[in-house]
Amino acid sequence: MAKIRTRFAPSPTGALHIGGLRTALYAYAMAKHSSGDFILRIEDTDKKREVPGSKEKIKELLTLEGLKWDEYYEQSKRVEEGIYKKAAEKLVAEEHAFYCQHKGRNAKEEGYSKELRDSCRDLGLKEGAIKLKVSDGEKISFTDFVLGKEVSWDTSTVADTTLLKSDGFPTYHLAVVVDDTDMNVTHVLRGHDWMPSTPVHLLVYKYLGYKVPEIGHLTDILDPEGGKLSKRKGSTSLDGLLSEGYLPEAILNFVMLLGWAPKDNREQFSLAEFVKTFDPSGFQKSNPIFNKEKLDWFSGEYIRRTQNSNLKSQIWEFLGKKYPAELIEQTIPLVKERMKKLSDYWSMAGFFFEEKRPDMALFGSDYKKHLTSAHEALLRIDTWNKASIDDALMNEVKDNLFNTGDFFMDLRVAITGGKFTPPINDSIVILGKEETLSRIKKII
RNA sequence: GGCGCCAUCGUCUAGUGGCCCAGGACACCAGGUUCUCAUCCUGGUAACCCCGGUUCAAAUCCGGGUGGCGUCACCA
Repeated sequence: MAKIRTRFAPSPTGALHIGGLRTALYAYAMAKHSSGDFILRIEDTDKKREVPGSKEKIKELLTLEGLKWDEYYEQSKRVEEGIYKKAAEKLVAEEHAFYCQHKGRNAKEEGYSKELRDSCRDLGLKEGAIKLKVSDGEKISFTDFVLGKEVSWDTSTVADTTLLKSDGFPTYHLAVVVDDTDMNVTHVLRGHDWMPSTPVHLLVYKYLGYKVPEIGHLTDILDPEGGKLSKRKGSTSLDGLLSEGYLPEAILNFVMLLGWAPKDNREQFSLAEFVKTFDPSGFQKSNPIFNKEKLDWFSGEYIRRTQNSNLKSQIWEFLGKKYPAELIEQTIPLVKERMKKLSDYWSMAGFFFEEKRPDMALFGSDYKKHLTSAHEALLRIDTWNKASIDDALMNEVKDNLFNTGDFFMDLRVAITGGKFTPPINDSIVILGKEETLSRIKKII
């Protein structure tokens, strides 16, 4: 099988979103499945929109997710080499492009027309921006490897598009073609929002005499409320998801299935397994909706299968490194199967670190009897372990004819401050005799 | 509005003319395990957008509707 070369080409204009992560993942998987190379190319030709630090953030997050790139480029550095300008001028010389000095208008504005956009085509200007001179009445097409079908346009519907800005920087349309050709990219994988500009690229390839790579357009991930997933609606940036406490591997696994599915419908994949299984025929054609409940499930699954010591480190870091790692590790077995996110740890096990004052309304009517009895029984215990605590407490329930559930619930609330908690006796073992008795006493 | 893409349970999807009165997963509901919650186990509700056509046979092929999404900058 021929080696596939792919690239992920984000612009450093903000946070990396799950859509971007997905594009990177698929591109990575395609390349690696064929033992080929994955390229990271930062498209920073619009200096006005560049957000400081986002370049580094992108690299950090891709690394966190295990998407290692084999080559790295920054487009702005290539501008200095003059390659884009040269290509654009070549097109002008061959009459496939022309200089233009007026700016296009937004199609939503009144009076917009393609003709207006193209109107400086025959002015014979010698400077300004360079626009593509699109021929009329020609059919231009390509076969999309995601859709698995040919897509075509009549060039009469394609506008003369700017290729080189007057500041000498290329627009995306020129830069992708030149870069993908230079970098020997064999498969271009990008968002579906790029589909409408594909005929422009096709024409540039043709006029420049370059070989057109395989091109595929991924589905757009939709917001549950409708429309393309946006930054505003919920936190869908990778960074945001991470700070909510989702595990990186869970996010990656979740994203794998947002637009791709294997024949056997298997759902759980490590990155290595995904690369091995990956097959472009599994690409989905219709837009998926970002469904957080499924992410929650994936995250819970990953937490349950993470080694305790590893989970301990992640929780410790998530909580700001301020709580004793040893106590975290000790309590993990009690909460592990209850957690979906790292943030759940604190809400379920926080009482081990800080005493929580219970809402008195949570107690049953016999709570004083229950707690007094429990206090006495626990006080008598010399060897503080699970077996002796179980015995002591159960005997207390039997001797006093307490309702088992009510008894333990009152104890639970007194110790933890809540009704939904890890097993109470196990918790007491870890909490220790002194702290346990002290908490019960305060309520009585 | 022009151009383009898409259309199976609420959601992610399997399905490439008969094996499908449509299978799996999440979510949801019911039951079991359990001192709570959760985990785990069992069972259940729930879908082929509409209308025509082709065919002995269509979720699958074709046409037309309708709907959703994207895009139309010297932004990517």
